[in-house]
Amino acid sequence: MGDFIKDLNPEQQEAVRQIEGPGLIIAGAGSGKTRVLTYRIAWILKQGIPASAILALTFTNKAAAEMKERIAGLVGTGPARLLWMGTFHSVFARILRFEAQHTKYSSNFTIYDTADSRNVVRGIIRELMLDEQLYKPNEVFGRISSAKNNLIGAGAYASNPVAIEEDNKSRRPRIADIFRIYQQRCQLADAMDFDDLLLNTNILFRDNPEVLLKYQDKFRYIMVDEYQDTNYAQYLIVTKLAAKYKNISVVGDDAQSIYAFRGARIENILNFKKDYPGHKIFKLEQNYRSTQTIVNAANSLIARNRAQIPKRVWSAKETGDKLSVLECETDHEEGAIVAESIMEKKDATGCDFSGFAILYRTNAQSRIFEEALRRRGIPYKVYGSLSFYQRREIKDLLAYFRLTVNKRDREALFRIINYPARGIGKTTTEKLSLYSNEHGLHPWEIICNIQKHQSALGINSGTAARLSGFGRLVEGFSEKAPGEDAWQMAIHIAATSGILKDLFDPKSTENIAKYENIQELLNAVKEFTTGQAELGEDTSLGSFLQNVSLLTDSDTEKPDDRNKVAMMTIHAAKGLEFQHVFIGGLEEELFPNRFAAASQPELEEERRLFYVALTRAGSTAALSYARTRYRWGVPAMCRPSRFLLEIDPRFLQYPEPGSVPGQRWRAGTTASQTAGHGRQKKPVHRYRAEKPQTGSPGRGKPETLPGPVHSGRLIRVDRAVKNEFASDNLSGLQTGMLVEHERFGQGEVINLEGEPPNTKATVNFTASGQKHLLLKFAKLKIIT
DNA sequence: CAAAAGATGATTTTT
DNA sequence: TCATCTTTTG
Repeated sequence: MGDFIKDLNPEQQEAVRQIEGPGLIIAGAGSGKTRVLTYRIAWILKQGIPASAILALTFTNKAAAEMKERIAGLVGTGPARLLWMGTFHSVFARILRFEAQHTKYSSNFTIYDTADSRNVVRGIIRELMLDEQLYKPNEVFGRISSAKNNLIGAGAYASNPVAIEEDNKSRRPRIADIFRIYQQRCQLADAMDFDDLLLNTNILFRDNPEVLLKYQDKFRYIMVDEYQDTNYAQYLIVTKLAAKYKNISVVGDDAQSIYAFRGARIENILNFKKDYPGHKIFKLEQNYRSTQTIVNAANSLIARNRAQIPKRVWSAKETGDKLSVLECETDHEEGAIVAESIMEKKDATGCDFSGFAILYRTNAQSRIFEEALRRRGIPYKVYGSLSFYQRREIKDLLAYFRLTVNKRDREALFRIINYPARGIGKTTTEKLSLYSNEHGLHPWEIICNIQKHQSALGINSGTAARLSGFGRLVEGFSEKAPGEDAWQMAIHIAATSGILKDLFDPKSTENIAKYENIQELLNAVKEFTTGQAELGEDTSLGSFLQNVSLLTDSDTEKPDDRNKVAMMTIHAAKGLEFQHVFIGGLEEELFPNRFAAASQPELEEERRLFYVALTRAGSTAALSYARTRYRWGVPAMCRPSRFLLEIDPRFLQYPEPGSVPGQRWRAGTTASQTAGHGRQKKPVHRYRAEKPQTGSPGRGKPETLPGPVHSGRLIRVDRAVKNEFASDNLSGLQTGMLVEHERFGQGEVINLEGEPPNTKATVNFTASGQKHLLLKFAKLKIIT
């Protein structure tokens, strides 16, 4: 170390050097934020302050791990290990476990993920016999979650006028009851959800001033990354911890606040000046990532937002290309044009595929891009769809782990009570659940004393035997657990529970994939165990669980994804950068999203989201939109996004006749583009003009699948390959024709009614009689 | 009890 | 359209 500070520009240096007192570091996009944070920590250590006095909070494990690694590079692994650096949730989970005697939970408490929470809520709604259409579990849980993010517990909620009024308005007055029961249930299960981790930390500090004081004195130097994304619960924890010494530095960019929908408060960063009168402000305004054109375009857009910290982000890089706007007839054409543009750009610049990203507003958009890239043979990787830890088989095995460690974990218990199948059916579990609620007993206790409860439960002796068999199985695990490390236990449980056996039998390709996933989880356990052993730390299964429950997919991303085009939502792209960025679906209702368009703050958040998307780009950005897009299988007309109009037109490049990207897809184009847009008369382009269009253009066509597929999404590919019955072009279908159906076999068309795409056919099948089929769905093959 | 058919519902999601 | 959950069926 030593001279490392010379790598920094003057503003960055100032931000690094100021370690006493409150500091606000406004870090514009691409301004070297992580570097400043890591150097700053190294600098503090260099002043002789012990690593254990530094608390650095991030929002993702990935960010924490990356920073830790970089700091280790500056000051060595020894001191780096002693830093308290991690996500809010992991750091305060750790503290809550340590201070368990001051809470209502044990130090082994389980962490319920969102799916667990939703399940609990759904169960309560059913028990209360409420209408699930009205009390949608997801929405109810959303209410509970956001209340807790604002530090409103169940009791406070019930007497909160605003909450009550909102619930009355939506005719759901019993949400307060659900909330109360939910909290009771969680506590009974010795489980905290994500929000509880923050809520309970606040309660801990509120009710135990001596504990707060201890941590105030411990964490003399506090740093918070992505401060614009903190919610109220996080804000208050940080404020309390920093209250004594006020050595707090927060880093963020109000222009990149995109998580308000999850309770993040952009005000936190806007109000920092008020909260800490003696503060200093550092503005990192030089963008090292993007061309001037991209920075200026992004600036021109974000200038339309009201509440902002004034700053002037600039770039010293080359001017660069204008942002190209890609106009497409359909969403399929959009995919094809983007794929084509990627190839053109790759050929022109020599940049390999990993320099490209396709960003979109919603996950649903990924499919079409995937198809288009696959068709062109372009390798890609979709990020952040279904998380590894959300997969069923993974959750199943983890549930065994969880129950082994915490017998009160009710969600885990009911998840695996009959998996692998052991003859404990729905009736039995319902009886068990009901009985446990009525008598205030844990289901586990009932299982352990099944003879005592058998008659009251109303189950036969066979069922009782199976229940106690399950009980003994798990009991065996938890007796074994203290003497074994996580790896040995994991193997033992996977084998003994029957999960491996259930999945090993290759009934289907799906099972093979699941089996491999289980293997991967076991590998992770192994890695954890050896890692902990090397550090001389806790190798128990419980310790593994505590670590794993706060992990997400992005933390376990494997590096086999080189030289692939990245595809992800804009949210997932935050913090990343790519040479060439394609932003898809720039259409009203989609981006900005229809739910956001009505309210000013939400619209501003959408605009910030677009700002984030743009500023991911290093050299070029392309913005595409389609005039027609399939929404849930139905084509819908789209208008170009207002955001396209909000960017200063000097930075935009609309397609011109000679330079339409992907033009070779557009045979016979006589484009006459009028400047600006919103009123262009587009000539009728036909994507894949050589093929006749059906009533639903581009849909339901058999895909030709070139070669091996690189994506991890095997299931989807399987389906496409299997699907030999993709519907033919049915526009020429007439009564009297012979057709073939995948399941019904051959038959004669005896009637057709309705206009495309909703044509309904009546077919008399030889084998299965008369059926009415919607042509757009039925996979019919014309025979004669 | 498991498999198949039907119903439902669908922004974004660092933990 | 498509994944997930619920109900029906063998």
